[in-house]
Amino acid sequence: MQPTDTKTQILDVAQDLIQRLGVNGMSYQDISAVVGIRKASIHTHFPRKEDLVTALLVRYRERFLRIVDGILASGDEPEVKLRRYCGLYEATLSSGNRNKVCLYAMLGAELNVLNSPLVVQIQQFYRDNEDRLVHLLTEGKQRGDFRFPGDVDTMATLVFGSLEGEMLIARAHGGAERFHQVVEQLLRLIKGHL
Amino acid sequence: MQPTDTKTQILDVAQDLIQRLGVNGMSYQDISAVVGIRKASIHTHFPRKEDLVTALLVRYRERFLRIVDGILASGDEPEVKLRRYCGLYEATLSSGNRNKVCLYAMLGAELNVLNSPLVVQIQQFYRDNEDRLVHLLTEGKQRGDFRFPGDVDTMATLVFGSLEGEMLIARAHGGAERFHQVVEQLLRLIKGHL
DNA sequence: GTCTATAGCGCGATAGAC
DNA sequence: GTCTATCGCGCTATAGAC
Repeated sequence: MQPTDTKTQILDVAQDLIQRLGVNGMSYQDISAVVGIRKASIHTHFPRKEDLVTALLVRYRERFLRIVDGILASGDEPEVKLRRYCGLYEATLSSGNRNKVCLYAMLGAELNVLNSPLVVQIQQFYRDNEDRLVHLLTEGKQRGDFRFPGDVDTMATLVFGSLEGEMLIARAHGGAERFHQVVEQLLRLIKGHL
Repeated sequence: MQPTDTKTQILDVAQDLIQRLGVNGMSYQDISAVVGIRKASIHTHFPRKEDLVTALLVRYRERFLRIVDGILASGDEPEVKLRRYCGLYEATLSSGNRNKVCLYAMLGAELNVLNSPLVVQIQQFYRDNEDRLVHLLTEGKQRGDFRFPGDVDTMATLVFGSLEGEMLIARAHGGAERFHQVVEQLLRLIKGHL
């Protein structure tokens, strides 16, 4: 494991801070204290704060969708794929007992204090995920594994919003265990068995 | 309609600001600009910002649960009661095209930057709502109106988290119409009909 | 690329006159 | 109860030395 360059360290620390405290709760001072450089030096890598956040969103999106597409391309059964997809969210919430949520869930909550280029990135991430869920739910329904009422698009919307939104609520009340129960309940509803 | 006193005006404006921008996005300066007094004067009514937020949470909780308990005590069928409950969330999201979410959803997202007395109030609100949902879902299940898999407690958790969480996501992508679709989908899942 | 130093701003909060 | 004035703080961001 080779040493990480400063720019990557800044991104890593900033992401952790935003996932816990939000964009407005993250400051260059906070980052510098962890990385071990002066806050002015951060401006060398990311002149404005929005540059840093934009870079974070791009990196997060690419990593996340790469994993999701790997799940979709696997030979697993639809239920297993869906379980693995939900597992990505569970892993974030459980990571390090530090009350982290999905980067895009936190920014969604702060939507009205963000500049519009960031808003567009957020909307794109939501759309990309719902598209993947539509694909996954359609496959499961065609195979007969999934048996839920209503149309696939609406169900995908519900699943994605519930996963992202539940993270924010579970953090305050119930934590990772509550979130896991909700995921299992979602799966039961999707499978449509009493 | 008699004129509203200053203290109530401050509460009203502060609540609107928090529901749109969050606690850290709301400032005494913002409030004073709308109410029409100087920001120093607000400290007469609420010495510290936390005093203002605490008063807001108490007022919101009492109003909200009073309405919910009215719904539960009505003679409506369980499905109608649930529809009316979800309608409270829809009404907030649709109010004034100003992208408002439930006060407690916003504070849940900001959990890690709030003092612990506020955190306790948030947890209590979540618990109170989930208790009411357990009661409502149990009634519907016993009457045979509701036919969902899994236990009632878990389903109540899912419904509450989905409603609160979806608000935050729907604001960025899909808006009030998306939220309405999700509510209808939730109702289909609870009724358990294909 | 990192440092020190500082500018400029908005914030929560307080003092004291009216 | 509201006002003017001000303090002290943390923040984003920039200038210039090394």
